[in-house]
Amino acid sequence: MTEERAPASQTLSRGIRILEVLADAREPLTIDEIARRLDVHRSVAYRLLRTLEDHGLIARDANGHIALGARMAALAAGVAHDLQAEALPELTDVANELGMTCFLSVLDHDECVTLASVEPRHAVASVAQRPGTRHPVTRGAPGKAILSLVPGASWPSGADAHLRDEVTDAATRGWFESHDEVIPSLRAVAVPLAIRGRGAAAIAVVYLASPHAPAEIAARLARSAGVIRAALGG
Amino acid sequence: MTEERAPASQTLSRGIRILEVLADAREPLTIDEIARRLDVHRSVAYRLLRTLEDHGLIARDANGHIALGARMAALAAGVAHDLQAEALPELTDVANELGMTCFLSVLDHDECVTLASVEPRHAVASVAQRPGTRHPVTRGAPGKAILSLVPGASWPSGADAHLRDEVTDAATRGWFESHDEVIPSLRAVAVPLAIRGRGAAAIAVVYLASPHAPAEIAARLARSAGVIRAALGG
DNA sequence: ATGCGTGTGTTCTATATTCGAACACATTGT
DNA sequence: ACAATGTGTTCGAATATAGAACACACGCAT
Repeated sequence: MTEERAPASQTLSRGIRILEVLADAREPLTIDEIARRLDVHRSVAYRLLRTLEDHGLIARDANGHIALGARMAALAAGVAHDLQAEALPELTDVANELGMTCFLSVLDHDECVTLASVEPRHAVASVAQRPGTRHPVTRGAPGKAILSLVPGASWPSGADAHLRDEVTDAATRGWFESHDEVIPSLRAVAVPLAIRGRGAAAIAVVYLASPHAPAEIAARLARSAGVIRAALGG
Repeated sequence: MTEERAPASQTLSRGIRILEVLADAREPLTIDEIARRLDVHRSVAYRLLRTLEDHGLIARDANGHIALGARMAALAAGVAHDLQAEALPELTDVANELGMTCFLSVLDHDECVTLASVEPRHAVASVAQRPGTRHPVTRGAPGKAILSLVPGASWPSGADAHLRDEVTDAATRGWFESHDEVIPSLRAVAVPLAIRGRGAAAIAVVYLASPHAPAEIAARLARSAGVIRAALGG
C-alpha cells in the first residue's frame, strides 16, 4: 500500500525534528527531554544539538536549557524574500487606509501560513496574525482565496463538495470572506494573489466590524494585489 | 592553536548549510548549484534536499528550482515566542504614539537580530526593520543597548576602547542613540531589555526626524520595556 | 554527610548510514 | 543531431553515526 520509497537522511531528519520540537515547546527543554521526545539515544541528541548550536539555530539559556536561536528568524527572513519585500508596503497602505490588520498568506502543503502582517493604528485587538501562524487552508477567507488558485485535483483531503462550490462561486467575483472560521467573532476578506512560477498566495484583512462594505474592501485589496503582481512580473 | 574538538554531525551540518545558502540566494537554485556551493557530491545534496522537502523546509517552484519553504517561517515563529508575544502590543503602542517604526532586537553571538517590528501610520519610509535583519552588534543604538547588558569580557572582537567608553557612558543614563550607523541619515534610540535567564535584548525606534527629544523617546521606550519585563517575570 | 535523581560531557566500537561514482532519462538550445 | 544541463536512481565501499558505558557536577531529600 504505502509505496514507501523515500530515501531520506536519518541524521538530518532528526536534526530538523529537534527544531520542530523546540518550536512546539513553549519553554526551553533539556537535552534529555529532547532525546525522549525524539526517541533517540541521548548522545545522539547531544551531537545534533551541538551541531545546531554551531550554526546558531539553537541557544542555551542561563540554566543550560535549550531553545530556538535568533538565527532561525534570520533564516526565515529569506522565505519568499522578494514577495515579502514587494508586499509589505502594500500591506501597510491597506492596513492604514482601512484601519484593519492586513497580512500576506501563502500555501504550504495543506496549510495556510502567514508570512507578514501589518497592524493599523487603532488595532482592535492583539489577535494580530503573527507571522508564522498557520491553520488548515480549507478554513478562512485567505485559505479559500488560495484554494481558488489551486487545481481542484490537488486539493487537500479536507475539502468537501460544499467547500468546492463555495470557492468556485466566490472565485468568479474575485474575492472571499469568512466569519467565525479561524478566530471566533472575527471577519476576514481576502483576494487571491497568483504569481508566475510561485506558489499560491493571498492578501487579506481581518476585522471585528467595519464601516466599509466587503466588496469595497475587496476592491482595495485587489488593487494592491495588482501592484504586487506587476512588480514581480507575474 | 585552534583547539578544534567539535564533534559535529556532518550530515546535519550540510543540511543546515543548504538552508543558509538558500536564504542568502535571492533566487531559487538548482540541485547542481546547491551541491556546487556546498562542495559536496550532487547525490548527497539530492538526498538532503529530499529530506528537507519532506519536512516542508524547502519547496520547488514551477521550474523545479528550490527555495526556502513557508514552514521555515512557521518554525521561526517559535523563537522567543513569549518575548515576542509580550513585546508586540508594546511595540505597536510606541510606534503609534511616537509615529516611528519600533522594533525588538536580540543578541545572536556577535550580531543584533531584529525579531519583530511595527510600523506607524505615517511611516516615513519602507526602510522598515524587517524581522530577521541583522548586523554587527557593535553598530547602532539597539546593538549598544544590548552590549550594555553583556559582561565586558564576552564582548565581540570588533569592540574597541572607544565603543566601550561610549556604551558605559550611555548605560548610566539608561538609553542609547545612533546616527548614520546602520542606515545612512537615519537616527535611532534604544533602551536595553534584560530578562531573567534570557539573552540580552533591546527595543528601539528609528526615525529620520522627530518633534520629540531623544530623552523623551527613551522615556517612552523605557516604560514599555518595564511592562514587558514585568510580564515575563524578569 | 551520604545517597539518589537528574543532567551534562566524553570515549569507544560495530554497524547502519551515508558517500560518491556511474547510469538512464528528460529538456533545452545550438 | 548533438552537446550541455538538470533530475532521479542504483550500488558497493567506506565512513560517519548510533548507542552503550563511563566520569562528573549539581540539587535535594533522607
